Amino acid sequence: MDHFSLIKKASKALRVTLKHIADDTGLSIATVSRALNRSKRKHTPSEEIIYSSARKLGYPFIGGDTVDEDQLTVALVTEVHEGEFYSSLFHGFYRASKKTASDVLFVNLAKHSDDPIEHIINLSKKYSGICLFLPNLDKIDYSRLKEGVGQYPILSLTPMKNSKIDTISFDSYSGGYMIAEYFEELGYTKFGFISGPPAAVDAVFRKNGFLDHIHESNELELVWSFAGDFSLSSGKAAFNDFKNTGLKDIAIFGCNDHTCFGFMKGAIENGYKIPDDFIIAGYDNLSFCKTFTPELTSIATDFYKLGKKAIRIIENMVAEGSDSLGHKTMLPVEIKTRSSTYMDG
Amino acid sequence: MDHFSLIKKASKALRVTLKHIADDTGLSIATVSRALNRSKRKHTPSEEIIYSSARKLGYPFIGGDTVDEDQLTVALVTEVHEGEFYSSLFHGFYRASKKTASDVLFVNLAKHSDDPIEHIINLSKKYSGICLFLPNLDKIDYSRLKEGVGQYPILSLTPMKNSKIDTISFDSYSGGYMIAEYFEELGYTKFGFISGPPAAVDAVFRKNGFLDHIHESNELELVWSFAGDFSLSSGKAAFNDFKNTGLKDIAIFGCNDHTCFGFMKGAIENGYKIPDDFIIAGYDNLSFCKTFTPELTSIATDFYKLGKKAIRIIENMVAEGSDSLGHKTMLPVEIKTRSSTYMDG
DNA sequence: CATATTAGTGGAAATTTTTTGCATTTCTTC
DNA sequence: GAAGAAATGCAAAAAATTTCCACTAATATG
Repeated sequence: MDHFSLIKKASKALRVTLKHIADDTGLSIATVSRALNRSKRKHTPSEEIIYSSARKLGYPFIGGDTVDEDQLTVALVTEVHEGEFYSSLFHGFYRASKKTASDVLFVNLAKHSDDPIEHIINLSKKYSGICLFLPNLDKIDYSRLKEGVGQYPILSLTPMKNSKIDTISFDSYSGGYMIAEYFEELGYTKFGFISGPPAAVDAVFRKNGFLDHIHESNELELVWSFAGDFSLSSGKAAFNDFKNTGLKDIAIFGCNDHTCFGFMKGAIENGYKIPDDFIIAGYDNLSFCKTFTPELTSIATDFYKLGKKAIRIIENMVAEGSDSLGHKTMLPVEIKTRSSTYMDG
Repeated sequence: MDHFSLIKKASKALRVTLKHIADDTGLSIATVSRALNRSKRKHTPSEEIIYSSARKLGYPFIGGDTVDEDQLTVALVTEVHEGEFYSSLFHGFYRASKKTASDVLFVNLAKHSDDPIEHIINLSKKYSGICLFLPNLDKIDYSRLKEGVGQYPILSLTPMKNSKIDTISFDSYSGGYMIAEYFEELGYTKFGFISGPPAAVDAVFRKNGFLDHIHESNELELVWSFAGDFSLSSGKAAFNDFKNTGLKDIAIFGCNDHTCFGFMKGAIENGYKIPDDFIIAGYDNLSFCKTFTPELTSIATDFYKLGKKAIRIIENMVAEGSDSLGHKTMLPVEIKTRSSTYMDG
C-alpha cells in the first residue's frame, strides 16, 4: 500500500460490526455477511445499500488492500499547498518507494485540525514509520509527539534547532557556502544577499553558510543585504532597494529562486544587464530556472535521494528497534551554474 | 478522513485475527488483545512488538480514524508527477473538501501496477465515490472499470471522447476560442498556433476552439502553425521554425504555458521584442506567467472550483442513487491578460 | 394456470474471534 | 531476599461472523 491520505478527527473507536450495518440497512446480519464476502460484486440493490452503509459506518473488512508481509509502510505527513515544491516532494518519495522494500503513504494533515499531534500519534499505530514535513510545528509540539509515540521510527524533514526527533534535510549551510565559493572563483569580491523569512530555519542556514565563507576571507565583503520573505514581490522590492545603492559588479545570493526571479525581473525592466551589471544565484533549482532569461544559477536539491534516505533511516530504525533521538542527517546539495552568473558562449 | 493514498496490490483477503499476531509475536492472544485495546499506549517492548506485527499483518482494528457518519469520502485517483499541476490539483481538491460535507482522499495509482483497473474497482468498496485523473487510461480500461463498479459514483477529470463515465473538465474549447477573440479585439488578423501532443484530448480542444474562431471570420487567417509537445524545448523549436518564416505582427497561441516560455525565450535571445514583434498567449496560467518578462497572457483554470464541482456531483450521485452515464460537465475558464499581448503603461 | 426453478432473505445453530477473570510468572524496589 | 506491581497465559465468557436450513418472491417452463 502506498497511500496519500489526510485524516481529520479520531472519535472514540467504537467497533463497527455487521449488526450495525444490518440495523442501518434494515437487512439481516446474515445477508450483510454474505453480501460483503461475495468474491465478485453483483451490484444488486441490496448489495449497493450494504456497501454504502459499510463505507459510511467504516466497517473494517472491506477494500482488499491487504498489506504485503515484511513490507513497511511509511507515512509522509504534510500539509498540501500550491507550488512546485510539493509535487517534487511527493514525486521524490514516490519514486524512492519503488526502489525500496517499503511503501510510502502520503498523509495530508489539516493545519487547523482539532489536534494534529494526537492525530500523528494515532497514525503511529497504523504505519511502520512516519516522516514529517510540517514546518509550522513548534518545539512543544515535537516534545508532545515524541512523548506520545514513544520508541517509534519518526523523522522530521524540517531542520529543527535542538530537536529530540531525528531530522533529515538538505545541507543548506553548505549550499550557501558553495554559492559564496563559486562567486569568489569567478573573481567577485563584493557580495549581496537577500534573506528569507527569519522563521524558516532552513533559510537561515543558507544565509549562515554564505556569510561564513565571506567572513573567512579578508578580500570578500558583504556590501548589501535585504530582508526578503521568499516571495516574488520581495525580490522586486529587493531590487528597488539595490538600485538606490547604485552598486555594480556585485555577486548576489537570493535565498530562494522566487526571490531571484523577482529581483531579475525588476532589474531587466530597469535596463540592467545580467550577468554584466551583477550576477545572481538562487536556491531550489526550480524548473523555471531554465526557463527564465538569463537562466538562473541555483542550488539543486534531490528529492528522490531525500526520499530514499528517509525510507532507509526508517527501515533501519525498524530493523534495529532503535529510537529517534535527535540525530541530524544532511543531504548534499549541488550547484547548477547557468547564465545568470556567467557569459554565454 | 481525508486521505492521500496509493495502494499497490490486493492479494486474497485472508482475514487477519489476533491469533495471527499472537503466533507472529509469540505472545498469547489475550496479551495481544489487551495491548491493542489499551486506551493509552504504554510503549513497553511487548506492546511495540505487537503493534509492529499488527501493522505488518494489516490487522484492521488499529488506528483510530473512525469515519464520521453521513460524511462521504471521495477518492481522487492520480499518478503523482512533478510539476506545479499536481500541487494545484491536490490543493484545489483539498480546499474544496473543507467547504463541502465530504472528505477527499488522494490515491496515487502506480501506472505499472499489476492491474490498475482491478485496483480502482476495489477502491469503490471503500469510498463513497471516485474521481479519476488518469490520462493514460484508454477506452477499454474505462469500459472494464464501468463494468466492475456497476452503479457507483465515478467521475473522470480527463475529457474522453465518447466515454460512458461522467467527466468534468475545464472548457478548453472556449479557452482557445477566447484567445482568438481577444487577439481579434486587439486588431490582429494574422494568427499563429503551436499545438500540443495529439494524444492529449484537452490540447486538441484548445486548438479547435482557437481555429474555429479564426475560420468564422473572413478577415482572420492562420498563417503559421507548429506541432509541439507541451515542452519548453518544443517551444524553442517552434520559435526557430517561426523565425525562418520572417513573419511579424502576428498573434500566437501556444497551447500551454511551457511551450510559450520556450518560444519567448528563443525570441528574446534572438533580439525580438514582445509584444512589439508579435504577441503570444498560453494556457494554464502557471504562477510563472507573472514571473516571466514579459508576463504571459494565459487561460486560468480554477482547481478549487473543479474540486468543489466534482465533489458536488459525487454527492448528488450518492444522494439520488444515480449513475455515471457519460455526462460531461465543463467548467468555465478565464483569460488573464498580461504584457505579452499589450504594451505596458 | 399450475408448477418447477432460482435467487434472495432471515432465524438460529455452528464456528470463529475477542474479551475478561483468575492464577502464575516476572520484574522492580527497598 | 521479600513485597508489591506489572505482565502474561489459560480458560471461560462474550461477542461477532459464517453457515445451514427453511421460507418467500420472482421468473421460467410445461
